[in-house]
Amino acid sequence: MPAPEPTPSARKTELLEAAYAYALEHGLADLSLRPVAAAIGSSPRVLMFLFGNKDGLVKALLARARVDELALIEPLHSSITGLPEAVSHVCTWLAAEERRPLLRLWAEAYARSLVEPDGAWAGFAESTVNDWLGVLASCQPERERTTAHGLALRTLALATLRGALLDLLATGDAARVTAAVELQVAALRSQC
Amino acid sequence: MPAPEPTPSARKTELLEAAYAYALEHGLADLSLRPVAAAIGSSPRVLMFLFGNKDGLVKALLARARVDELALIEPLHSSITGLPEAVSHVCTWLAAEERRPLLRLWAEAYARSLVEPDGAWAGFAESTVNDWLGVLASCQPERERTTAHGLALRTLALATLRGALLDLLATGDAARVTAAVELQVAALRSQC
DNA sequence: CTTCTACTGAAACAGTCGTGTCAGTAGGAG
DNA sequence: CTCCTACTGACACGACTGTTTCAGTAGAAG
Repeated sequence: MPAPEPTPSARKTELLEAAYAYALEHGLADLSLRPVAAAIGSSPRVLMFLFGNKDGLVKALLARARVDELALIEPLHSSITGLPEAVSHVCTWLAAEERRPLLRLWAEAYARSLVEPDGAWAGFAESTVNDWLGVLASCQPERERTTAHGLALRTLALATLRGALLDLLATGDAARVTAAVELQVAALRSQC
Repeated sequence: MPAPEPTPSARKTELLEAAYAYALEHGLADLSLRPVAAAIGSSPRVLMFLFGNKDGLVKALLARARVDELALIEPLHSSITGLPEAVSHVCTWLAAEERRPLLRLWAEAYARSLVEPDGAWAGFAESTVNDWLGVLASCQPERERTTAHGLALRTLALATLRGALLDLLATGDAARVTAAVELQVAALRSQC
């Protein structure tokens, strides 16, 4: 039974939500219990009680961010057909200003999990790559899904989106980045 | 006179080099003076003396990494002509195992500078985007360099490389990632 | 009422952090 | 020799870290 919390308790989810909002604007890198507890009207003691230790809290926050991410890309799974359309759709989704904090958090967790493969961040980067490759695969026509060419295509699509995201987070130049991705969409349409 | 170190002093560069090697395998995120000093056979006192404070050391390490990066992409500036060739060349450069620590450090600094725009990391992400866009521009034919289409093209090329890098660092699957980038190279060749 | 569970406050633990203080030592220049 | 510059060791300061201990309190269940 690897399920420590079958029903996460109302108070726990409430505090997690508040801590998540805090993490979205302050980042996860130098998160420490006392400041976050003070900000959300709690105490380090309570966070320890509910999440076990700091790693537990960070893991919970990472999982919470993942829920946001997966919920927001789920429409792709059902409504979009074709890699080009998926890329275009995700790009406009990435470019929205209000998504910036979530995406910054994502980038932080990704980089951190590369440097420190153990601990709370373990496997974040690899699992998010697989998540997205899976989603993109489900947008491809069936004959493309299993071929090596199809795998390369969705790897390319993902790389473009990820790189565009990094550029966007650094420069905020949505126009230039969107133009670049649309170029990619056109290329994908004509080549595949 | 904004030049604090016209001649960085032999001892300083020696310790910086050792600290750089340490940072390459331990990361910058939770770097602290005492461990790094112990590892390189020095003391926190000396690091403070030579670099002013911890931020000074981190800045020096970031600058040192930038030197590595710029030195290794300089061949592009002179010998490569055409965006597709540049992308292909950089991709094989990224895929080399021995570059992994440097690239991990790069990703870490990039993400950190997004979350914490002040301090030692300030401007790292934006300046590295501009560095690379500049290099890629110098690989484009002259008529492409100034057009909006040309800007979008090199933005796309950079995004693909950056995304491929993230994928590579997370999964280590050089074959899949290289195949994807070569697809992009082909697309760039035929479209532009 | 009692009893149990869920949660909480106050304080302290040992440890690490960046930094400062005070005192040196080694080596070249005069 | 003296003097100066570059560098270094030992140690302590205050702040902050995750974590623990002890002692509760509120509310539902019996």
